[in-house]
Amino acid sequence: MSEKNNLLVIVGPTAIGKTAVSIDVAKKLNGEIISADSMQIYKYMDIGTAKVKPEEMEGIPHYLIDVVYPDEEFTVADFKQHAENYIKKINQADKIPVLVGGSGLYLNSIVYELKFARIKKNDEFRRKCEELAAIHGIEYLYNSLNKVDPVTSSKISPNDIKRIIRALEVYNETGKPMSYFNKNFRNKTDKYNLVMIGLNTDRATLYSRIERRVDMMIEEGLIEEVRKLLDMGYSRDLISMQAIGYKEIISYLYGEVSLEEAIDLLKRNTRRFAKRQLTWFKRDDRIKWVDIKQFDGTDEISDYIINQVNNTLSY
RNA sequence: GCCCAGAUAGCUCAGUCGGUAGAGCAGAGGACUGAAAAUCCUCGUGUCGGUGGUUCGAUUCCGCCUCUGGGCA
Repeated sequence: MSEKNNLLVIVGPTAIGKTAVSIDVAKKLNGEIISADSMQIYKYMDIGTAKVKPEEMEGIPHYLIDVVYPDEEFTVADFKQHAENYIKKINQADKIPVLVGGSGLYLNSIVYELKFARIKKNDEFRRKCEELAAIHGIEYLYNSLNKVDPVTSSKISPNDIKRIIRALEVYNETGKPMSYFNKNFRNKTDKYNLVMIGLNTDRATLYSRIERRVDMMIEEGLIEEVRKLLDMGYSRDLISMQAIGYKEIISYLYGEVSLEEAIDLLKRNTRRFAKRQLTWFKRDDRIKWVDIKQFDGTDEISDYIINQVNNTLSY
């Protein structure tokens, strides 16, 4: 047995069919699934995040789904820590961890040498920054950042308020520029015996899959799910409630848009999201791409993946 | 059948006093280190319905044709 841990990663845009394939692969490989999805982390958000249903799991353990309540905090750094733990444990049990998901930064935190600076977010500081931006404009914040960390400020847009605030926050907490901490973003990790698979297809097919899935979510009761979350007291300004599928339906429930408009927006936002997801994955040349249209169903796709695994991993 | 209006980007439309065109939306590409399904950057797609005429030159003016609305019968 190799001293490196094995890791199979399956990525792809939303609605491409990652869930079914990953379960099939895990079954055939004696694997266990780790979800890399920033929204399936939340409990109660099932339909809108297209979470696996228990009966679909076929007995395969799934990790990092339903870990926090919608008003709790969960960040990439938490994800990285938990996921690495599971990868180790699953390997120790002589099984194959299958990391599946569509959150680019989450995935990259595992397959690149991404080291988080251990500077937690500071809500009060962020609120103060937002106030300053409201009074003096974003450029005021940007100029402040430019003074203390020109390396970082040169890399981000003067309009990118979230990144500007985060960089200021890091400086505020440590007295050091963010650029001092973040150096390995594009260094590929060599920690694992790694196989990376990307599921994709042509844009038109992907988009019609997305639209079909959104219609299904509505049929399955997405509106009720969102209404229940609001009733439970989870308000629209929570990070979790800004998820696609939730923010649009909330807007409908508040009477700001018609149901038809909400659904159209939901579809459009999902299409755009899928495109952004692909931007993350496209630049990673380790990914072996699978056009789902060239295969005859889940079974054949997972056989192909298993072939790739057998050629690379030792277990 | 007659009258009127329209036909320009995938959609809704603007415009060219005659020198082959531009907005919004949809879309495409990209960035990304503790909010990441968030946040941000960049980009304009065209036989200007067809055909004939006037003209150095027509998407623009004129005729005819086709189609789509609306009205009258």
